[in-house]
Amino acid sequence: MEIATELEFPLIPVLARMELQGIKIDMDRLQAFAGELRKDLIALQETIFQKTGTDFNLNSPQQLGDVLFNKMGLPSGKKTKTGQYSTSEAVLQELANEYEVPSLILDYRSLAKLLSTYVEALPKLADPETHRIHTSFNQTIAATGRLSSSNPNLQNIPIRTERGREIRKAFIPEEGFMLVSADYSQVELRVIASIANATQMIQAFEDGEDIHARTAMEIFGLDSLEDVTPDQRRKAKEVNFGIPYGVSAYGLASRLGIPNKEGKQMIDRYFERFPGVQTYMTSTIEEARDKQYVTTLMGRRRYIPDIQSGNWNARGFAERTAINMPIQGTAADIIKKAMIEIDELLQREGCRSRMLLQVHDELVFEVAHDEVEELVPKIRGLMEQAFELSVPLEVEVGVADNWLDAH
DNA sequence: TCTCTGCTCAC
DNA sequence: CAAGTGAGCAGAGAC
Repeated sequence: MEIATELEFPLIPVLARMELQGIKIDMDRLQAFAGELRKDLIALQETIFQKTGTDFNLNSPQQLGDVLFNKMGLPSGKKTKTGQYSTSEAVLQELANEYEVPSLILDYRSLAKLLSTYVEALPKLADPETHRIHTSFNQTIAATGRLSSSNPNLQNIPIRTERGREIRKAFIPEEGFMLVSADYSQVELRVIASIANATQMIQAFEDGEDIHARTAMEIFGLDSLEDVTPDQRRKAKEVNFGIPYGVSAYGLASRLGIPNKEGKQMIDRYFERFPGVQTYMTSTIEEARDKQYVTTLMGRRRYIPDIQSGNWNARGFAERTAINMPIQGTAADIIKKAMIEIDELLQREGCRSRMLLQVHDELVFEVAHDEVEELVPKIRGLMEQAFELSVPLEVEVGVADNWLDAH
């Protein structure tokens, strides 16, 4: 009830304003990019048809599986649950070193995804007068307390690949405004450190250390942060991301491409160095078994009846859900509280600037030129002070004339 | 037209 | 067995 009256209900008008405001896209830029992508896709398709010696629908996993594994006789791996050959990214990646076609398919897929899901779809949804796109922020979908976004989903705009970033560049401010992006740095890890009372991790955050390097130092038994190699840091980062999801030795090893034994060693060492995290995991599962629900630090509740299931698989899934929800959900509670307070500031001060998007740990604003200087520190302050953990919350802010460069 | 499946984008 | 939360696309098949 407190989450409802103090957080969710006050958030409703905030989300309504964000949806009504919308965000402007550069339609010309997207149209030009669409032309490039179409040209490259046709060329890739031609090459693939030539190398496979057959024309087929490249977008059909079924037809693709037939061509790769029956006609060409490539070594097949996983099957899907309907008994077809899997052509998933993982499967194709496995073949990509030895064979040319799977690698070309991967290139084709990534471009086709960008074109169909974003470059062609977004302009269709823009207001023809204002060129602004209006998403729906769904408040009652995600079981952890996160928002979701639909029609279009503006929470999954590409950023990881070079050409994906082209799409972010097409999100722009209105004349006279800048886009401001403010994102919480490592918020979920800070929540874990705080909930689990992980002393070394708390110290690292207080000292402003590189948290993945610190984790590497701990799990690989090094004496100093300077001794951490890039490869050790990469592995430690994967552990830090996997822990809040209840990753197994097998899961970690397969993601890192290392032996299971090595994955197990890393996880064992992690729990040795951060015993609070292990205690958190076991006590959270125990509590969930007892009450059939788990909670965030602000009291949001998620019921997990499967935690008592006799089915090994269902119970395991429920346990990982139980571990994850308080972490993901506390982060969601924190940003929601910040949104309410920032909206209140913008309304109270009669600002022309406005909040446009929320992407789980990030808020995007359209800020009038003459309000940037005053608002940026206030936004940062409200986000960092939204909730007190036993570690500081840190927010990174960027200002630019498109979303990519603001990030 | 509707639903399911496989795949891939984000945090 | 095996990493949590979502959304949308194209293909495929039922109706």
